[in-house]
Amino acid sequence: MRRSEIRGHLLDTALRLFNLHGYHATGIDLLIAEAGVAKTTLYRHFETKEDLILAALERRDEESRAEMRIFVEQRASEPYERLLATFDFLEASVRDKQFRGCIFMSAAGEHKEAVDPVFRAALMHKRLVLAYFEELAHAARFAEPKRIADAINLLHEGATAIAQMTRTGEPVRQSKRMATSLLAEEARVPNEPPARREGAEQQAKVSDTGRA
Amino acid sequence: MRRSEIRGHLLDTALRLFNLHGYHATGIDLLIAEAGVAKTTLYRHFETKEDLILAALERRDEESRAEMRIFVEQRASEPYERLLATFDFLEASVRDKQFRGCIFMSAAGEHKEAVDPVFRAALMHKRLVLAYFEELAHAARFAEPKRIADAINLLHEGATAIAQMTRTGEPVRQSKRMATSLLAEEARVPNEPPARREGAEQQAKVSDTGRA
DNA sequence: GCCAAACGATACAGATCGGTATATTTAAGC
DNA sequence: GCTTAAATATACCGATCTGTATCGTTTGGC
Repeated sequence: MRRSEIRGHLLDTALRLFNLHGYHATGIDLLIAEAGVAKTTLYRHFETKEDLILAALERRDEESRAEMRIFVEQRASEPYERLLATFDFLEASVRDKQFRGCIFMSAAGEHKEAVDPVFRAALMHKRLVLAYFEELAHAARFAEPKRIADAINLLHEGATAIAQMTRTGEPVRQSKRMATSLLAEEARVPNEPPARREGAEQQAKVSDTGRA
Repeated sequence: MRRSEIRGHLLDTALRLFNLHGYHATGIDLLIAEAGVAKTTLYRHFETKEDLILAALERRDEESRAEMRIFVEQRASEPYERLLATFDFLEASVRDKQFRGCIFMSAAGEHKEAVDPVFRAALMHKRLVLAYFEELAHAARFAEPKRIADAINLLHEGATAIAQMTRTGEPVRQSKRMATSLLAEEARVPNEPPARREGAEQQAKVSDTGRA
């Protein structure tokens, strides 16, 4: 293995073991054995186990959100449909044989102090996912994109939690049905995207002056 | 402390520490120090740490479901309203300063193997809670009580998961609003509660053979 | 091709883990 | 009140934990 790949390989191995056994139950000795790397090497890349956990969460955060974006954008073109497509992405994740629950929820569950860096990293991931939902809800012209995003987020988290227990994709399909009927009744802004308040005003002015 | 109280005191202390730090992070030495009990005494009551965890989960399972029943039944008399009152109970639980997430989800998150006795104990609790929702949905004469119970359950789990991160009661209030509008649109059996299927089939057979 | 940095292997440190052994004291039930 | 079971206190066990130290080997960059 080339030296430049070692860090990434360590993070991948760590993520796999954290998902399999959790954080406290994953020991350094097991990790280096699975990664096929000397202990000295591990500690050259990461000062402490906590640093390793934080780096692994950061990597997975970026990976998973990028994967969701790509999946959703290729599956649907309309923002409204994309909001629903996030559930298809979640179902695919949950139906993976290796699924044992959301690793960020597990991280927060094993590091419960709100000031714990691991907890904060998990919280940050959840905020970024919520921000993506809000971005989609905004683009779909929902009158209250924040509230819509919160609802989608709650359905995601509920489905993930239940799927962690049942180990099936059914809770996710159920949550998508709930989201479908929920979104169908929500008010949407009729025409132009409400955009940023300043932008909307400006755009309105431009079209008004240009055509009238 | 009277000897007959020691076992219960150990379980209460264990549950407090499991909620504070999690399962792996709660050591036996800390537990006996907090409980003010000798290690020999602990191991006279519980053969292993896993036995202690299982007994603690069983105790909390019975306690929490009994508390929910009492809360819900005194808060509302109609089954329909009781379904919504479960969210008020959840909000009270979540707003507790000591709330750090559902201890059953944490137990499952730290014992991910589906055959692990701890995982199975957590799963059993979730099934019993779901059964209570179904009982209420049935009594409220919903046409599809199982589906209603699943939906309520999903909203509960979603709210609990998000509240674990935000440490506020807001996700629970949001989930109750979602439940309210969801239930309002669900079909309910008008008059008598739908009789058991066997009874209906038997009745049908009798009339068929009698007339054909 | 040289040199420095990184790697691997191993041994070890000190703490903590779950659990046991022993010996003494306490208290509950007959 | 006596007996017996259960409590306490303490020392200990082997395993495992995170992290370090040592030292020989490999490799990437100039």
